Amino acid sequence: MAAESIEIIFPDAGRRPFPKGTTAGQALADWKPEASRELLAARYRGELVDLSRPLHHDGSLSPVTFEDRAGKEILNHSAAHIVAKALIETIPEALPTVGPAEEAGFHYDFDVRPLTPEDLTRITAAVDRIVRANDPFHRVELPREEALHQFRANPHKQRYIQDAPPNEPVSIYRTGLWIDLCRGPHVPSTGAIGGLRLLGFSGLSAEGRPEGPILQRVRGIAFPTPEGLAAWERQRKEAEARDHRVLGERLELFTFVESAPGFPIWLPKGMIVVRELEKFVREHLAEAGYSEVRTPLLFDKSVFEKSGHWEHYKDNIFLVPMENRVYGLKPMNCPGSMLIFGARARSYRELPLRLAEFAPLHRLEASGTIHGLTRVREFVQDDAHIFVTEEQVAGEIRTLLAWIARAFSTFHLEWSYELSTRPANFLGEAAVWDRAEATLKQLLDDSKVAYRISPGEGAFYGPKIDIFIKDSIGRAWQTGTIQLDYQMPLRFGLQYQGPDGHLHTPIVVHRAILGTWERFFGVLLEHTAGRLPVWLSPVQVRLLPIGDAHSEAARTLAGELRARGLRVEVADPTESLGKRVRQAELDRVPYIGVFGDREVAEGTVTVRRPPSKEPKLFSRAEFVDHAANVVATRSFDP
RNA sequence: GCCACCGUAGCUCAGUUGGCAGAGCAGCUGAUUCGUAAUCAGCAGGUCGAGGGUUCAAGUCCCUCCGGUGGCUCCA
Repeated sequence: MAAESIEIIFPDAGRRPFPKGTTAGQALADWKPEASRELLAARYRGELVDLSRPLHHDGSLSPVTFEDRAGKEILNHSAAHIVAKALIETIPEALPTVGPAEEAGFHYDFDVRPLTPEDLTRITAAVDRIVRANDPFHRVELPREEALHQFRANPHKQRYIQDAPPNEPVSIYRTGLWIDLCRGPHVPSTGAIGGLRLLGFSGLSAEGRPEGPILQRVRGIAFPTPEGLAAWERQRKEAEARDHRVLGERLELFTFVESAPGFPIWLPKGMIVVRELEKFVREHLAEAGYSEVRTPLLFDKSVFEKSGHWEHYKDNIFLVPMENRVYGLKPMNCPGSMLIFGARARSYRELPLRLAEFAPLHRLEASGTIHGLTRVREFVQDDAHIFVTEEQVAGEIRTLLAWIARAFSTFHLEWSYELSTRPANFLGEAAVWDRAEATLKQLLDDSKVAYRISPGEGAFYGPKIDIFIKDSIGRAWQTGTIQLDYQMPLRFGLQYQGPDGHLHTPIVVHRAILGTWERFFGVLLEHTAGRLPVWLSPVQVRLLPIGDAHSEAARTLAGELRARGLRVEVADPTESLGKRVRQAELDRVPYIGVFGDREVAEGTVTVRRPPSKEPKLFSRAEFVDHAANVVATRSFDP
């Protein structure tokens, strides 16, 4: 009897004996019967398993629910399989390939003719049927040969089987009559999906092989309950209302025209924001010992041949043939800074030499990739190149990380880092790379901010730290970057004379912090739903006199506010007060001041500060001081 | 660039099986002088993305191109 019993340890450290062969689901239900409805899978001895997995050994067992990251992935992965079953029912000749969970949701790729919206409607109906049928996911393990035979009609699946580790059996899952190759685990049955929404389909580029098969990807997202799906859909709708492309047009910040695709047009109000961002960054540059430079937009292509851009980036450079030469519109500022450094003899006493440049950059981005302000063909970076000795690298990076923390905190944005290390095609010495990577890693550890390591993703000339911020719905966008470069100074033959009297080659730190005004502002606009901090708002105060009798007093107050540097408008009473308040709200004016008999008599102003609907009464002097102070300190909320 | 879809007034959208291009908001004019998210009336506004084709007749059907959207690839 004792030989046929195993001991299971639960997360609360409780130990219970079970007969050998008890399933994970049974054991967990015995442990906490009230929570068994939420169970999707289990973690057994550290491994994710199906609830139907029989347990044969002593060990730890914990529940996996939708609250866990793993549980979300399992549910979405199972949903992907259901979509595959539904698609095969709709289009029997389709060949399924892979269907993983994504960060939010899932996709499944098919080798199939191009899909149509009607297909999607039919697949959705089939998904509903499959979920209602509540078919269990049965796991079966097969020898490789048998699996290869089972999937003989699908060359993609055959390839996955051949690529799998040769010593392990291959697992397949049966759902009704449908069988799919899968490592698992899965939810117990199709009915565990409470809500599933298909998010569309798209063709995938055949990598490197234009004539190769193009797969069709179906994307979706799944939840254990219909309420979960409904909540997600509400959030998504709200996110769509925050789309910076829509807000930007409505608030008259920027626009686009058909004749200049991917080239933003900054309207007067948007330009105010850009100027404020520049002012913010330039204040820091002055404190931190930078010099600002400006180098040509056009360079003869020989400059890009020297910098390496011609070899690595030619397809993205706009070319301008002139006389008998070919010029390129610069895609980055670095070549110009290299030329400045190399223009005369340099001493170690000049280092670190910090050259900032906010020049318009042009990159010929593929037409299918441009997107609002977040992916454009012309933009301006808060860019700088710092020429340093190897000993100075750590100090410069530390200063940059501190500035990043201050800058992003000012905008109430949370940021994260990604450290990209030596790629396969790296240039230079491995030992130098190792030292540089170790330095960057140590500095990131010290910064106490989350970071990921992206092995092999560094530039060919050096490792880099990229900065990411997330918009309100959790999409990550790369903004800034800090790149160590050992190669470009060599290519330009840059040297400085050291204290030893010898010539040395400097290292260059390429760095942008907010990244580009365009992308940064696009994300900020979505993050704030258009409610920019006061110091960035194109119109900071709008005064609404109740009647013509109050207009003059309002204009006097506007003058007092302008004298303190504030951007103020007076909306005279040609429309009702309610309408003017509404308009000011829609225009995202942070301070809406109402002016009537009472305010004129008492020397006050009633201020509405959205999103609060509670008006606040200020004395006029108080309000002027308050608003001027909020702007001067770049406060976010008040 | 690749796959699919979309393109009607400044914006959001209607427009039946091919048969006289519409509404709301915004704009302009006039009236209204108002206490916190839409006062009333009138007027004006269009080469239906562009070009070609089918047809007695095309916003509607077909082709090509341009632009946009969602993905893919790439990227700040």
